[in-house]
Amino acid sequence: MKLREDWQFRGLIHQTTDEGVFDRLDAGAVTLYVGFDPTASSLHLGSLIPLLNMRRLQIAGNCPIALAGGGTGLIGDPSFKDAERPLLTREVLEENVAGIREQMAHFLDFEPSAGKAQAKLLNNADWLTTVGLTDFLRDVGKHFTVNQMIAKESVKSRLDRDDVGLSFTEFSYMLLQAYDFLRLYLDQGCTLQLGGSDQWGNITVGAELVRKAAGGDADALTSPLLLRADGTKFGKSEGGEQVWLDAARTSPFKMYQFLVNSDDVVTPMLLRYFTFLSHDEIRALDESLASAPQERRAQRALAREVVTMVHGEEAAVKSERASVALFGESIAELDESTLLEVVADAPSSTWSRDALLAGVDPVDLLVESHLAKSKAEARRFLEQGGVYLNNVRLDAESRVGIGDALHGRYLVVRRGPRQLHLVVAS
RNA sequence: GGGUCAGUGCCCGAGUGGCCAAUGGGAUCUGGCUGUAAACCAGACGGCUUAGCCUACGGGGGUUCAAAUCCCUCCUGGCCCA
Repeated sequence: MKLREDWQFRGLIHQTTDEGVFDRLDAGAVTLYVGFDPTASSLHLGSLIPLLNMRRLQIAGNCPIALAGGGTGLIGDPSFKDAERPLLTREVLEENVAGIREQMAHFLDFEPSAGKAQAKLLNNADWLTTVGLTDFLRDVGKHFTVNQMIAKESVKSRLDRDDVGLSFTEFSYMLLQAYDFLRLYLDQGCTLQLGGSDQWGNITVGAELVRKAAGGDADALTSPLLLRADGTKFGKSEGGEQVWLDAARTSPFKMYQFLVNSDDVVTPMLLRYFTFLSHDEIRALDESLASAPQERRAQRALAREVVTMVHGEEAAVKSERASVALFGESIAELDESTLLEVVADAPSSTWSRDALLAGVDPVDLLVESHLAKSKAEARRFLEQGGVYLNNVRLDAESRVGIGDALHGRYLVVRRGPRQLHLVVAS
């Protein structure tokens, strides 16, 4: 299938400088790049989109370059942000880049296999930290007028505000990104940059620089930004936490839960962005979403696909099984090994048998297990009926004792619909 | 460097000496209804040894019986001038 057709079906195209890029991508051997923000040592669910896009293109025979913004990360992109963001130190950035490198290897083929569509990971700190200021101003700066730079939507929105300013550092950001494109064009033969729609302005500045400074031809291709149904940013789970790709930060089960809970309205889009399911499969899931939404087949397929890609099939199967058990009937009837599998990803703590024998105040239980930040909050949850012991609602007056333990030693404490904690008696 | 305006709880934003743990909105959280959805409805939303007390309105100091509110100073930011 033609790439253009596939990308259109998936809604991955927002803007492009030249419709012809798809013909070239189909032919293969195009070198393209995507920038990544090394603001953390792990990628998150949102950054999976450009990563998967690169993978799609690599499969078609093109060479993707993931460019870690180790140098631009020292500056900070002002695009559509409300305020200047904190600068990261060089050491932290390097650590982050190393972490990201590892995760990307799951999706992109970095191995040199007979010159065939090898992916690369580069770091723009390599050239941005060494380029001289006067050289930079002469070779890059002279190609742009401040007039056109302040006309960019990303900058204008900041200039129009009367409570914050825009530092020169941030203002310069687009030139640095443009310089990246030029360097990659000259050194790697890179002729295409992908990004989210918020990057359009920055990317076109780069393409322009390639044309002016090197007489080359370079293009931009942007994808729509992924938003939730209410228009806010996608990718935050319970309590506003990021959903990370790193299993140590976000367990596979949590990721599965996050995806299986997707709103009906965005699920079709998520299936297109985040999976490699065929068009027919996706259409069938769209259909089930309309005719039998209560079965939530689309959400389950989405969760299974993504968790499998990120953490492997075993993790996906376990998460699925745990979900069924946890949100199904009484967990008191589960045998010990199934129970442990269900709560495998939940944080746990160990309590002495003696303490449980004496009976524990639910308030203390909640605070100790970090399900409540303070005693006041714990009391509130109890008053509001939001606390469950072994899936049974717990009230403030009751005492939790060893008699409540499943299989003589496990207490499954839940706050709200899905914040879990396992207490083990020792 | 000078002038000027501003800095309030997660965010926006009222409050201009006591009635202020601080109006309102948003976000969030819990419950209800559901499909582990959306929408909607209800409640909560600094902490504690909870009829009371403690900590908070950029930092520090002061005036006062009493300050988010007045004074001094420092820090941060916007705008204007040099």
